[in-house]
Amino acid sequence: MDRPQLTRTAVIARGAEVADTSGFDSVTLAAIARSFGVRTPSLYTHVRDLAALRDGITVLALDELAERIGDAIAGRSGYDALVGFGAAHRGYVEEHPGRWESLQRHAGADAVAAPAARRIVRVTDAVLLGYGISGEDRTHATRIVGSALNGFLNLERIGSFAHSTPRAEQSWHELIDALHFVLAHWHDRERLRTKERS
Amino acid sequence: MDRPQLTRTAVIARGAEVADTSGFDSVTLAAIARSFGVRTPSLYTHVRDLAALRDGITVLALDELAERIGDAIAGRSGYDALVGFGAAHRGYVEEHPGRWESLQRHAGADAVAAPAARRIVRVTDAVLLGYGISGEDRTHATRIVGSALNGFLNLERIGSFAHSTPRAEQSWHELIDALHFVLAHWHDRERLRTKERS
DNA sequence: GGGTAGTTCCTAATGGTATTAGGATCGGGG
DNA sequence: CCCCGATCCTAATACCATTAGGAACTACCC
Repeated sequence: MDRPQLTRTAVIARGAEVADTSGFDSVTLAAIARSFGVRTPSLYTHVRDLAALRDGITVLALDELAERIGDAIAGRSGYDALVGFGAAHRGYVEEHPGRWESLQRHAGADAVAAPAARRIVRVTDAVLLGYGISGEDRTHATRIVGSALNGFLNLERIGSFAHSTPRAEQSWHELIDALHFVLAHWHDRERLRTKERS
Repeated sequence: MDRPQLTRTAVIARGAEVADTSGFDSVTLAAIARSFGVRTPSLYTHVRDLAALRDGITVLALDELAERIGDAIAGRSGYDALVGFGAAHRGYVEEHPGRWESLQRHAGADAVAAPAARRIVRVTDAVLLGYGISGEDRTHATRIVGSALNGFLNLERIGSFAHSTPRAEQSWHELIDALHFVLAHWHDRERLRTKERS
């Protein structure tokens, strides 16, 4: 009788595949057990409970995303880095929608404290340093860029852009350009705004 | 024997309360039935199934949100309208987090086709008209503004800003200002960008 | 006024989910 | 060679959604 080779890592990886295929809500211990040809309770040897499994997928996603972003902005700065940063996100959502979904929720303490979470903040900071933004402004800018990309990708994912023209693709480029515009003029924004009002 | 006064509307309203209190995932037919002092199957008289109940909450949320936005931008334009538009969203998330959550997902066809969905698009358009943006650009601008606000509010909701300073509140103002900057310079953005490069 | 039809709630039953308890089986180390 | 721990199993409990079919109440019609 050959015992299936289960592992915490394998279980979480399978969960991530299920998420990408059928949505994060379909990540269920029963489904994963079935896919391994194993009974549900057997999974409890490798994973504390369903919440831990889901948090594991979140940490996996954070890791993979951080690596992609790192690769995408390596050796680039300014606009090029921003484009790479965005493309890394968008590519990840397209290839791994379920894992991305796992990031759009309150995660458990383990996931929040994961090194990968800090890593993503760090690479984002690196992009903004290229624009000469530092101090508290960098936090604001990080949040603005993160919000815009995250929001666009989620709206696109849930189909908000599906029923109108032009294609979301074009709006994505406009979004990146708009972000570049904001970042590039971060420090003279006040001056321009004043000029506008006069 | 006094029968509880159940109604489709009442069931959905109760569902919305449950969502706001315990999260959208806690919206369950069993929980709603309990809160009415009624057995679960009794709800099927008023609601087709769980999915229909959830879609009902989504439509309710769309309606309430559209009304708030309408009130917030009435008689305003430009920056003031943008501030009101944002405040309407942010206030709604704060007061009704579960209903907001109901908007962050693939909704059923009924919900997508709801008049309220079009109404929100319309009021957003009204804000952008104040900036003199029209045609395809207005679609792009709508998506950019929607993405940024939506993304910020979701990241704030899932706690992404909770573990760093400064307070999210400040970043929110920066975000609104950045959006105003983008919208106000929508048409001379190309010129400014060129100047920047020279 | 009494029967009747429709509405609304009920109980009963099925099947899917997570989770715990405790038993069997296989491997490696004394 | 035997024991022990790891890994998987079966059995059981407790939720959940959903369907089938019965009872009671309301309103209406004759």
